[in-house]
Amino acid sequence: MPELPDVEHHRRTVAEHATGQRVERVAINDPALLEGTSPQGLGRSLVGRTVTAPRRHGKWLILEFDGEDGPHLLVHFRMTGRLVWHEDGEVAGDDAVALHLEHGVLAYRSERRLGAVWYLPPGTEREEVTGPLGPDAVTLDRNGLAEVLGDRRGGLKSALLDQARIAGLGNELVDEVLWRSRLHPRRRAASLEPDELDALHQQLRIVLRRAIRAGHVPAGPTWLNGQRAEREPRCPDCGGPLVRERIAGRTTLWCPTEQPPPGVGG
DNA sequence: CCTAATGTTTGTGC
DNA sequence: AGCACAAACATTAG
Repeated sequence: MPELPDVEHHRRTVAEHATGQRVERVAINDPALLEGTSPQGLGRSLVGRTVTAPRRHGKWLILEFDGEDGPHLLVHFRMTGRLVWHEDGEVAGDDAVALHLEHGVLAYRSERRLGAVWYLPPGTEREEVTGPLGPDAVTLDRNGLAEVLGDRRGGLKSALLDQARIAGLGNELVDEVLWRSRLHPRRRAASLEPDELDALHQQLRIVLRRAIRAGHVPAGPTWLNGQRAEREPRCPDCGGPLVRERIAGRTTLWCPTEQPPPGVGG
């Protein structure tokens, strides 16, 4: 579930509750979810430091600490990760990594244990952990989008999911944006006409803005995403049945009426 | 029992 | 090299 809007929600949680507070101690319940250092090493690096303004790039949350060359924590949520703020200072058993601060506890959980918290030593490049990341989807302008898709030979959906090209879009966001842009996910990425690029960029902005406001990709009656869990999903727009098939390795929903499949050549 | 699930990595093959 | 696909990762829900 966590895509860009969910990570942005977690970033705001940190900004509202944790920024400006000193780390008093760290508690590691699940060492497997702490990468790049040991529990003891994390304590040595962070205790006494103050949490500064959190940043986000794509689906990565970047926690920073004060000091000349303060260390960073890089947080990825994968399928089921999330951050929890404990005002009362109590941690739960499923809090894998917890930072005890002056007025509460910031805890990372990952139910299916796919995500993790990476310790990034001072002076280390972020890309060594995150791999190459394209521009954040929020900051991508229309020409940037054209650039990212233009030299791609493959399908539109797989291009939009490629974090090295555009950082932050996941399965739900991409299906939603393609549906609203009336573009079929199997279109060749480089085959879009200027007006199609305009529509894609405009819908991307609208969907991102609304999803960030909600803290997740909405699943209301006017959202394609609301049909994802339905046994017989229907197009919220035309009422016809949606197609559910595997595209770019992911379960994909699309409307056969509003998103015509590409013809020969893309 | 089996299958599928949000994301990413890795291996394989065209 | 670029891209697609499958499997793997760990766990739960159906």
